[in-house]
Amino acid sequence: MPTIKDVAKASGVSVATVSNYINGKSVRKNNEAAIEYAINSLNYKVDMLARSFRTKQTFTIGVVVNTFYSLFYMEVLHEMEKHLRKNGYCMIVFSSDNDCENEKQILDIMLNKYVDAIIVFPVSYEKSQIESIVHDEVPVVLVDHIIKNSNYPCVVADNINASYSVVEYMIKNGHKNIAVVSGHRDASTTNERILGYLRAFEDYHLPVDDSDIFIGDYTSESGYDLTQRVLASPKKYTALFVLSFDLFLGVAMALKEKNIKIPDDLSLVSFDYSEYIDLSEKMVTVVKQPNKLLGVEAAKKAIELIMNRHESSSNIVRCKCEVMIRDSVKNIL
Amino acid sequence: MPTIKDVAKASGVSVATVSNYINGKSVRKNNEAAIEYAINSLNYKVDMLARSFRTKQTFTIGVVVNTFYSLFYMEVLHEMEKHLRKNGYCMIVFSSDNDCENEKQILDIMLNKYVDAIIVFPVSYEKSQIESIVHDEVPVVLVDHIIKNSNYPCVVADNINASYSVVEYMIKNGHKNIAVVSGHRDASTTNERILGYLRAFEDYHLPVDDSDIFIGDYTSESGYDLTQRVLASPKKYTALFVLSFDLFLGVAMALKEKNIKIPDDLSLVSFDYSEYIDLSEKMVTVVKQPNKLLGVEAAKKAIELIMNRHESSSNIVRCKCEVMIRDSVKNIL
DNA sequence: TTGTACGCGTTATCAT
DNA sequence: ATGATAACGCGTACAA
Repeated sequence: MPTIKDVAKASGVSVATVSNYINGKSVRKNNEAAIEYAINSLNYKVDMLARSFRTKQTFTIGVVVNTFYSLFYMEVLHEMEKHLRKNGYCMIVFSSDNDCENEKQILDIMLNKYVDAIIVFPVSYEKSQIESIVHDEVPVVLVDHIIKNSNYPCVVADNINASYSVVEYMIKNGHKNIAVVSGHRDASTTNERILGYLRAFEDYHLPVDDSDIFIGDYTSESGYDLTQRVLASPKKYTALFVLSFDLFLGVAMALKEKNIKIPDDLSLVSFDYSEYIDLSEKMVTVVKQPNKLLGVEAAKKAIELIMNRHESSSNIVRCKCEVMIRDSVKNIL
Repeated sequence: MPTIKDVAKASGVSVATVSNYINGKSVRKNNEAAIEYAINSLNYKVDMLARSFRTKQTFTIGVVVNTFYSLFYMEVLHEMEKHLRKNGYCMIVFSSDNDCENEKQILDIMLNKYVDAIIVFPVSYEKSQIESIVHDEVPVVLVDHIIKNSNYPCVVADNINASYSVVEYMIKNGHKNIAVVSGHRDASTTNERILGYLRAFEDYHLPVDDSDIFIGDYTSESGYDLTQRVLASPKKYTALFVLSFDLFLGVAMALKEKNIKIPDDLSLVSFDYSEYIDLSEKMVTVVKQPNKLLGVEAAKKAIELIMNRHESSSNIVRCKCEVMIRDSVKNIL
């Protein structure tokens, strides 16, 4: 592999000049041509490792997801990678498996690898362990979850409004007893979705009860179990509001087992549209998260922070969800 | 950040000794203790960038998938990442978006980044562009598709046998007219699945017709279109053999639209089990690919090649599929 | 525009 | 056998 020295020798200038040329600084016209020629004929390429060693810039962005095993990350990562590569960055990806210890370890690895920025789908919702590890060595962008008291910029879906409007839609169709099938509430995303639900009830002067919110975790097993509990409840619910697609899977299984028909026996609304949900017998009314946008915006934010370190404005980018009204809510007025 | 020099100074030995200690070479006992102490009290960490610069080893493995937007890669990547990290490697991931030009560009980037190995889900099936770019600079592992005349080791599902046995199952249930809903045939995976189908028909002395194989691409739209064509065909098929989950999605839509009941009106078997397929009304008989195993085996192979460069045995690892017999094939005997 | 110190861990060479 | 010293890798940045 030819080095910058070879290029300098071949083109009769110093390495500094070649370096300047490569990095877009002004160089004497005839030198420019000579260097260009030398680079081409030697087929010289900048050794990224050497450059990184010197500059501590790797053009690599570290990403921590909670799991790969989810449609959500699939879409987000797809767009993120595309956007990053278009801008000359690579993506180095880890899965925390929803484990704080893993997250910690991964952050350490990434710092040690000198990633230029870190994009995290945080596991740790409450007090951020992220800050205590990363300090200010590297810009951090949070995605999907907001961490309390954190100063990092954050890209999230507009959960409150989406939740509000889809619940409002149910209310307008006469539903007053809506059970929420939810994951753990300490996640900001969950909380916001529940908040939207509560606000809609408030605004329509309907009573809400904490026991209407069935809390599990974001797995299909949990969705299955919670549905059993909803159905066994003394209160008769006319509708279910499911807060994620994984939960929905379990809900669908449970309903199928009990031969409960949507929307005749029970109305149903879920979060997380994907093509897969259309396998259900009825087209389910569903909130489509802006997954692709989340990916792109997080990537943009990361690059922006790399370019412009001082602008550490802890701003929140909210991406709008789309409510897809379909056939799973019965008008019971 | 403390450097190896600081550690050497603090422990009263030379940098070479510290380096030896770090890299597991034998060091005098008392020096060992002193170095260990210095490392801990200074909180010294090896600068990976400096080490990589010198050794050209990055402990990073480059992965090229065709897309993130698929359940298949989701599972594969999940396991791959876990296994790699457990072994001290990072995963840098790109999506070729099924585009040869992208693949080429990505390979270039990875070489330039000095990845220690490359794991590719190849786009280019026929003549490999991979060899002409990578040469022998870095070990390469192919996953999911075999490239003709390629010397790279390869990790694939045992498509032929899986296909054979599930088709055999259909035949034993009396089906002689089975339409195949397939993606592009130039992919080795597709070809093998079709081969299994053909062999089963041969072994049972049943006639096969090329026109029974409906070729599209691996998208739900294609599945939808192909199903229309199958149904419009003059030949009356009693069963459908769908070669991927994405195709299946489209197939399911088309059948739902036409109100065709599984398995009473038509029997159905698909490739690619995932929990999501259970949203279908009937439990579909399906081939479960060993996705997780593919991920792990590819990771293992890559690490093995890194450790042991000369062993360039172009071997093929075949991972067994599981046939999940469920309720979507009617016995018509 | 250029000479050169620099970053930092590794390794070859030489010394003990 | 261990350890010390210095060269090395390669692009960058600063002073000249």
